[in-house]
Amino acid sequence: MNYLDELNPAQREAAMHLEGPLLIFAGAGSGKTRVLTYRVARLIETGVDPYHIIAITFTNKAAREMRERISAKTSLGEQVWVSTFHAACTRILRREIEYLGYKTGFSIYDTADTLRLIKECIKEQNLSDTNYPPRYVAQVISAQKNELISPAEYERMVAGSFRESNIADVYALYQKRLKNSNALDFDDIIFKTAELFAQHEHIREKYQNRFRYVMVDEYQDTNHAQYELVRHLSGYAQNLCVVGDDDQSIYGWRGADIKNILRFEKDYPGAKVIKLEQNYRSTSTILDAANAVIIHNEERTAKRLWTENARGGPIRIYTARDERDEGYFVAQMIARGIREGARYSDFAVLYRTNAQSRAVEDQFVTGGIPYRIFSGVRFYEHMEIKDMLAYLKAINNPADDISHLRVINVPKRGIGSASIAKIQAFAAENELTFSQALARASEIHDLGKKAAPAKQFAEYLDECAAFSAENSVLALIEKILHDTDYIRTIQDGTPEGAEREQNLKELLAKARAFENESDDTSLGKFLEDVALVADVDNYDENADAAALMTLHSAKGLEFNVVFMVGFEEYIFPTSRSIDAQTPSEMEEERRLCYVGFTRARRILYLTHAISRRRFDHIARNKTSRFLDDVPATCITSVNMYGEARNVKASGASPGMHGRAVRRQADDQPPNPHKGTRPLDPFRETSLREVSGKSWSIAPRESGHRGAAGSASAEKPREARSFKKSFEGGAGGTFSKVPPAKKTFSTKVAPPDFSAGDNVKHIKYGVGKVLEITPAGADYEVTVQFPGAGQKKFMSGLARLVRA
DNA sequence: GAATAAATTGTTTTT
DNA sequence: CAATTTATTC
Repeated sequence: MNYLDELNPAQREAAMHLEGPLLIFAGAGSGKTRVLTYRVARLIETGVDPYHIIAITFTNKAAREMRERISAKTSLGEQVWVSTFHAACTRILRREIEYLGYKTGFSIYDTADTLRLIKECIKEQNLSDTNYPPRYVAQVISAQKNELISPAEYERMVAGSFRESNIADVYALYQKRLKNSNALDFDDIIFKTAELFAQHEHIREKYQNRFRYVMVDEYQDTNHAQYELVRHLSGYAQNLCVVGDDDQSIYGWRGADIKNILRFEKDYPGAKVIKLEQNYRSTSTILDAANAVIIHNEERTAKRLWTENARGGPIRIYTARDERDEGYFVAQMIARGIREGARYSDFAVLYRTNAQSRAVEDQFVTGGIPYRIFSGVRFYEHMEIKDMLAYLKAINNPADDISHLRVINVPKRGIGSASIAKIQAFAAENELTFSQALARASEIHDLGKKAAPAKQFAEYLDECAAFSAENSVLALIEKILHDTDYIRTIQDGTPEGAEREQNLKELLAKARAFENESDDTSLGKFLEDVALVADVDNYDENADAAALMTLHSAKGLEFNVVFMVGFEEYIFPTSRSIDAQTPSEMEEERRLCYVGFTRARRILYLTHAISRRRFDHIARNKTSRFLDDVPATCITSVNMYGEARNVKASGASPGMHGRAVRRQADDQPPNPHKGTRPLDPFRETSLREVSGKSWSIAPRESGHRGAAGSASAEKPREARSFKKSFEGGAGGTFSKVPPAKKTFSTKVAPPDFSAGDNVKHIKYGVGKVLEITPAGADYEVTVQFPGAGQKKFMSGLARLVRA
């Protein structure tokens, strides 16, 4: 119980409030996860069986984080259900879905499967996909499901409107096809669980009794379906604890409704409301900037985050020539931090869209900076992986038409679109699934010669199903790869082909890990894991690497140094939000900016490019409007070396920058390097901040030490990653030469090795130096690695050491 | 009819 | 610029 000393009064009050509804308004960095973790520990300590506790999050990353922290706090913590909405609902549905007329082995359709099925339905309704773009229709249907509106209800709602009625027809057909395929889409997972609870009282009571203590993280992101679900779950005991921050609501486009959190007190009379407004994470400068941005939003509850933390250095603005220069700048800043003793995991690069990661990645690869990319091109969305998974899904669920369709001609079996259409027509006529139609292919007239391979395919899947009953998932995948000679079909001699093969190997590794780690090793469970986790797990948890991710993915995380790249109009805020007629979209962008700023503990960089390649032309964007909201006293422009612009290296120049430096000096201990290196004070400051032994931010007055905490305890474990990217991918991109002729003010020291020497690289191991050529102020080093071939590095960035 | 080559089109964000 | 849709060849 002494651990309660580590909480501030508000935090403690929240952690000790165990019975009855509880709403925690938790500002960014206010120790929210800490409170939840302690609260669970407290519940268990007072005798609550962990079996009765459920904690629901939105992302897998958040779930993993919380699970680890709960387990670390209390030994019984592992018995607590900590999972995403989707994972929790899937688990419930596996047991109970037969009450809704589905079978327990249902498939989960991802976005691509969903789109494909919707396309078919549009066609089947004789609608043109130009008048009814599948993506749009998908979005409309998704929106209805998020509002718990069934096809029949939607039909009624839009009666009279020609266009919407047609969409309603598609919705109805789509839902029918899903059910016939025994499949659920992502939205159904929530929708059907809510429906289950609404329609079946005894099921609802069963789970209400099971989950007597319900906690929901990021409550501001719940949509209506999730809201209803939570109401059902917590309906009896009312031991519901929700945590959220309306300023961090960034999923409006997915149906999230801020009103859910704002009306909590009405929904749950007698609810205790606690506000956590003290931030323990960021410097006050960063917090001031974040507050200055978010204050422009109309739709928010009045509050202001405050901190006792030191002021810290100014926010650094870098104006890049283009996106390559931008990436290079980031790489260079990280490399410098590393040389001063920081770890790669201290750094994160955040961007608005996944596409932006590329330019940064390229520069990281050339610079030899290890990185992990979170939810970029997702592993399970690769063509070859989806193909294999479609085989598995077809085997696991014979009714799954979409998966059958995907692989019937992969590899080529001579069954083209015409033959497929005939089989589908036959299936429709006789009310068969696609797979049943295949088995009776010989009855389909004018299928002719194609009947044989069709039937063969059906028989092959049966064989696999029989095999699967006796063997592991791993063995099954190996069998399919072998039988179909799939790997040969994807090997086209290009680097992409090699990459695909590598991805398949990784899938095998994933299956192997699944067998070792999961207690239920069935094919169905494997597919479920895969469907609900977008990224492949990182096998090297301890690898030290910089993080690359979208602003959305970054929510809930924190880093010592954050780079927000692409801080430009039409990128962030996105062009869509600028064009939108309603202000609410722009408000959401603003909240996203607030989320981004508040990820940073010590140093925040905002970078933008003068010109940037977008589609096929070059765009010149103004700096983001959000930059205008940040007080001038909080920011400073830096040049490509990270030095404050227009400030002499002595730091003695007057004006805003000079003041900032002196202020800085008051807050920070003396610089050990002082006098030994003629560096710019900002840079010196930043280096020391980044390289200090303890990352804790010293409070100006004695505060709550625990919560300010040592960062090693607070630091989020990078839950998932994309190993392939970390490995850097094959060939090609490595030979890229960094942006031409940068002249360093202080020239990089020549490498302490020469051609012929062996050097060690952080990723590729030991290799032989072939050539060293001066490149601007740096040196380009060509190294031959036994494993990875020939690579080029910039000496100043890549940490090559003599071996 | 199927496989391949050419043309076109579109980019938020996640489960 | 990549991924999907449409035109052309086999």
